Amino acid sequence: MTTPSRVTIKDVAARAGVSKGAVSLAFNHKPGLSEATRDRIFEAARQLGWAPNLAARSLAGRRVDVVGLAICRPARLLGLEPFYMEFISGVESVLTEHSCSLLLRLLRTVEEEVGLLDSWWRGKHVSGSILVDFRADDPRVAAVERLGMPVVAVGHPTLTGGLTSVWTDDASAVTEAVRYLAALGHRRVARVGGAAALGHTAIRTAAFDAAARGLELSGAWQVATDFSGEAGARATRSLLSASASDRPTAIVYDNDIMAVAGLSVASEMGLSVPGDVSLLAWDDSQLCRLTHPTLSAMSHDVHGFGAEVARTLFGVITGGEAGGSHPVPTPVLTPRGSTAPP
Amino acid sequence: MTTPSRVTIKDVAARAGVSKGAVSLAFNHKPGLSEATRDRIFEAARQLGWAPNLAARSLAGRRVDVVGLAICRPARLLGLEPFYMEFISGVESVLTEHSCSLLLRLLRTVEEEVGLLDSWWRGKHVSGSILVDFRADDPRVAAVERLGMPVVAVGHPTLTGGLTSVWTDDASAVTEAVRYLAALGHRRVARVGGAAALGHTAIRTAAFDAAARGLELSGAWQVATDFSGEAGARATRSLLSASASDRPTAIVYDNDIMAVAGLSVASEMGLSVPGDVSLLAWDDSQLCRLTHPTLSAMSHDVHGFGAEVARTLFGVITGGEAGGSHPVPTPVLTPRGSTAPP
DNA sequence: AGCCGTTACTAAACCGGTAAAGTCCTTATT
DNA sequence: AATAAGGACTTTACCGGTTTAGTAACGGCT
Repeated sequence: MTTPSRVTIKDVAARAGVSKGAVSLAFNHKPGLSEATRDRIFEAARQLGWAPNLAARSLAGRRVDVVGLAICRPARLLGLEPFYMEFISGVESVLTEHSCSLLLRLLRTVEEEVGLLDSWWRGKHVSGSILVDFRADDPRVAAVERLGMPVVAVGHPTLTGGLTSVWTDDASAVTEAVRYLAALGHRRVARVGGAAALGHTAIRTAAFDAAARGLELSGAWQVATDFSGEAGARATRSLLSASASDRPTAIVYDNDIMAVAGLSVASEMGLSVPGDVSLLAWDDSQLCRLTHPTLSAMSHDVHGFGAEVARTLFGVITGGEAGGSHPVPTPVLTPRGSTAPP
Repeated sequence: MTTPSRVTIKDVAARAGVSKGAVSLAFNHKPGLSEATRDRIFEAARQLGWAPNLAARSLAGRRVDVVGLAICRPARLLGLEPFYMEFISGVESVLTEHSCSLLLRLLRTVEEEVGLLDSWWRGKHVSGSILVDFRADDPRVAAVERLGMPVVAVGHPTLTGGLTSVWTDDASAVTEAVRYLAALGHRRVARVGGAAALGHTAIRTAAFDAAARGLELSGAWQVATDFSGEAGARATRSLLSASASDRPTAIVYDNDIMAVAGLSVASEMGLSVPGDVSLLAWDDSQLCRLTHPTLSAMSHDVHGFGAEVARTLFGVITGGEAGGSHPVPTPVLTPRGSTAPP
């Protein structure tokens, strides 16, 4: 089996009857070539099936058509979380238009991630990166500023320092959720939150507190979990095991997996949804429409969110304008079958 | 903001008082250096925080620490499918041990994928690739053989030609599923399958046919879908809308999303599960344990599957031994609350 | 002493591109 | 007619490693 002889820029140049430099100019759409020559070069490249070698190109100083995404959460948890895959598919949909690839890496700690970003950037593996899951005083902010690496931070500006950020207004969304439940007549409301270490969880927790106080609810519980269905089930079980007059009549979940788990726990405990307890999910993947009753949810377009992040990143990479704050639409309440007056 | 001065092999060499060549030898663990020099070099590198530049290294002929994965399915569908994210996290868990990254690309057609693999390989972007979702006469087989690119094909050997393959025995699993339902007493069984174009769907379809014939079931339906929850719901609705004496008493689904959708359709139609109809899911993500009743499923360790694929790929890349066939454990039946005698 | 074979290392030639500087040929300007 | 100003390319110097060929020093052997 003969490996096809690697075709290089030199071969293309020879076939088009020009120098390597000319081919380079043509392929980078730079001025200084006549239309005719340009066409001849592209034709030669097409015939030989040539595409520039990334390694060489990046060595020689140009940017690469790769952006990085590092996620640090336990790998097994990611499997189920519909959010990330949908987010990634949104990112990809924009990257694809630019023939750009995504370098994906799952790791355990933020410190590891800082090291990775460093080596990605110094090694010119990526021309920019997407940062997610911010926590308070996140070390990545300083790290990428020191490196001068183009990034887009997914998270509220208060968490992402001077970095360009794309974010959803979690606080407003939580407030809307609580107001809605209160408007239905609920006075005892609980929230099954995500991982406590994450910045957006803290924001939601604070907003929930404020909303509960503002509406003078008689009962307001909050539990932190790890986003897994099991944790959601556990939390729900413990919330609902109080006596009927003490337990919450409505529960808000931080993602839809936990809401689905909660729904199943309610039915396992013989409680009807929404008769005995109302449930409200978050993120609203397809899942919420597949249960019975269907789940009311704070829904937002995660795919579009990912796409917006990718677009913003391209802006930062090419334009270099860092530091902006790009809010995407706040999740809106989509009432379905799992919420009703108590 | 000063970009940190890039430190190169030359700096390390200077600091250790040797030539670049010596540093290269040391870092590639090649013979020809004294212990003392080797230590001095490593110490110098440590002090300067130097790591070899991947681009330069790959240009100069060595392999890259990146493997590719291209998936061609509509991006939006991937979002929900727990399978892929779990698969990817399994792959990552092994890659991470080798400080290797995953280059992910979502695209629309196999033809696009062939082009992508070509440019990945010729441009030395990756040192190997994972191929998924095989169909009959898949053009990728010939393409990667022509390129001489190390790959691992995820799919049955009959689909993947001479490529090294990792696969689950779908036929046996389908047979077991049908046998189990028949043993419970079901005579009218249906299967809501995946995308008809995919090879493994065809294999399952044939196996289901054979099993149904072998067990002389009185009714056996099969429907092809696109793996989405909506499609699963639609298929279920149409299967269950026949009169009680004609409709299937058990339904097997090709993934768990569709099974969850089916469960909700049954309850929407006032049918009890498993009283009126038994449901059997596939893949068995956490989701199956979160519904009520819990879903019986053909379960396999998708995370481990991904890990095995990655391990095999490393074998092909380093060992060069291509062409093997690596079966991973056949999915096993995990009975839960959604299956019972009719 | 003279020769050979190792060992430990250096010098220089790539790898396949990019980018800055240089060359040559037209065309417009004074 | 002499000169300046572009346009269209070519030359050439890198980028940061790997690798091959080459060299100096040293020890063993006849």
